Amino acid sequence: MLRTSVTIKNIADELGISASTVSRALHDHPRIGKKTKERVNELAHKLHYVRNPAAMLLKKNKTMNIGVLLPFLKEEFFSMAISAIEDVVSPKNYHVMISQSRDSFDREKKMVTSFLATRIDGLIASVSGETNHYGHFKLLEEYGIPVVFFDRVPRNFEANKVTSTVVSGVLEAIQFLVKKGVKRIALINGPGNLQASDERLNGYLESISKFGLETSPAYIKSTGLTQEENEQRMLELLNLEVPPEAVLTFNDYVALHAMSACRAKGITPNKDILFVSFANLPITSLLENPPIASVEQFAYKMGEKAAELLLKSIDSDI
Amino acid sequence: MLRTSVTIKNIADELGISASTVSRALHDHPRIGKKTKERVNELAHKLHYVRNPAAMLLKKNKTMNIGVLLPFLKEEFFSMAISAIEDVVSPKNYHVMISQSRDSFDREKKMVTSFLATRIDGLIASVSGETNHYGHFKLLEEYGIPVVFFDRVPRNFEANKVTSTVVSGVLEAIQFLVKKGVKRIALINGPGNLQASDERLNGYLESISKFGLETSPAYIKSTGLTQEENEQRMLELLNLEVPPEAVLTFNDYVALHAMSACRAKGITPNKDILFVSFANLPITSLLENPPIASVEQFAYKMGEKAAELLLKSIDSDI
DNA sequence: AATAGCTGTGCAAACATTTGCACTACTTGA
DNA sequence: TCAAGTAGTGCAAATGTTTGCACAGCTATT
Repeated sequence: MLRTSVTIKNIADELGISASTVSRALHDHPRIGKKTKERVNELAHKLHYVRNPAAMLLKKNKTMNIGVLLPFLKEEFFSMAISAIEDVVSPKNYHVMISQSRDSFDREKKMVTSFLATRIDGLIASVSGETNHYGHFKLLEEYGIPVVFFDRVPRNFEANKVTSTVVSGVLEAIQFLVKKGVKRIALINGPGNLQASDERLNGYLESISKFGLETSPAYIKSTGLTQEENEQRMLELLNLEVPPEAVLTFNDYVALHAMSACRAKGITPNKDILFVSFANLPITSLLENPPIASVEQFAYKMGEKAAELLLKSIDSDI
Repeated sequence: MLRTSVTIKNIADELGISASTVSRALHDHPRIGKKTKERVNELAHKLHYVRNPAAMLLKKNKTMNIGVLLPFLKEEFFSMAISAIEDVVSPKNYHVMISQSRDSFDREKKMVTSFLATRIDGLIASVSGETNHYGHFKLLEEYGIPVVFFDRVPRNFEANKVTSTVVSGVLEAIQFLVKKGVKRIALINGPGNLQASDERLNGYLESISKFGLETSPAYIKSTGLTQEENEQRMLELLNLEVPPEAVLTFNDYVALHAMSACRAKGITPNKDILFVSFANLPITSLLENPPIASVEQFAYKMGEKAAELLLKSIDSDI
């Protein structure tokens, strides 16, 4: 038998009072008598009353939904961040709506439009590897929907951003390599549109000069983050006349693919050539020869911070 | 400057016609003149009109949101399934709301309640490793919200279910091992509440008798799917007087953890002891010695099928 | 010329909730 | 006894959209 949902009016009728009194009682309005409140709350609970989100949205323009837009769910970094966002947001009765851009600019734009259509209260986004302009995000903000970027944040775009402090992490990681006697370190960086790529490059260049290492333009690669391209870049490094002794990669996925490319050439990664990478995915620790060092990116912490920032923006918007 | 959202009335006023005509024009109602329809559609497009979901929910009781509830986002099997669900559902203008049970029954129940509060139009669920009764799902169906279970489907509960045809897969995988001369095969199975565990056990037992292999109760383990427990079960197998030559694991994650446990004991997985597992995660192929065989679970296909089934249920519900 | 049928449009109610305003029935102070 | 204040409640409007009903104006049939 189909149970039809309980409305405020049902409660009001049953109790012989008006709908407005019930509404006020449920909101703990000071002008409602204690006894009335008790009767209302008791019956509401008994009937499993849940307030209809549509009516509320209509009145208050709040959906209690927040959107999360990121490249790939399957990357552990992002799924950890989502867990953090859920944990921050659900105690406040917000719900999380997730979409993947799959690193495509067109898809990202489509997803933002679709978020606009469902009227989310705010968005947490990590932009795609292709994204170079931000009109779609701007549109959201014009509609009063706050946006917080995290991890992959755009350059040249004024907005709330949460990033990790990569530069000092890179310095530390490279110092670690230097202590091991490594001299020639290459970089397989991410695409140029990401601030994260800038940070990694800055950290790399700073370290090179600080420790007096040698480098060359051929040691600095940039990948679009697909498996093919990641492997290709690594092969290019291996085919150099003087290949590097260690490689700093944009993240653990790039490292995994690069290591795969090494193995295909009969080179044992992290023995014949050392890898240092970002993100520290739990899963890489299951490898036989895991990357020799990893710059923590604190996925959970970053997600947490982004969510808190967003909630604050939402509240201040009222 | 804050852009306020465009309503049907705005369009009506601008065009000097009534709101009902605009509404009907947007729905391609046969009684509306062709010229009017054109004028309305043109202006609506120009003003970026999007219909207010709240008002629609109020009238039609549809949110155009479907919920997805699963144990862990970070498991690639599930994130692939989500991609499939997105792909099926978004062309029909549905949105996906994802929640993780994190393999906790309490959390699962909480998430279902919360889905009920936001009024999703349907739910796709893969139950937690702890779930033994299904009152919360039943509640949804009482409210007319259809539920489709996939992969980890409950036993003893009448419902729409999408599972993989595991049994024949197991037979094939074990035949592969038998051809390699393996005689002693153990099973690290999932928790007893999952139908998937039954299927794997059935496949295992059938194979054993079909190929005339030896087994013993000590060769059949069951894990709660945490990393600790997975490793523990493997250690128990390794400590047997006559340890198995191969292990069939519940899924690739169990395999990874079990392999980790082997390495800690100085045993090289997939050389000294063979692994066969389910799910075929792309990431396992990046291992140095990947599992020797894997029973495909077609995450994408299953997600697709579940989504199609759900959409059908939603439509038939009207 | 009257009737019927069609096309194109508008009115108003309904959906569930919130909230400003108003009202009643008290109590209190003068 | 009356004015003023207060506690407790109800009325009705408003939110954006959909839809049954009604109606005007036209054409075609008798």
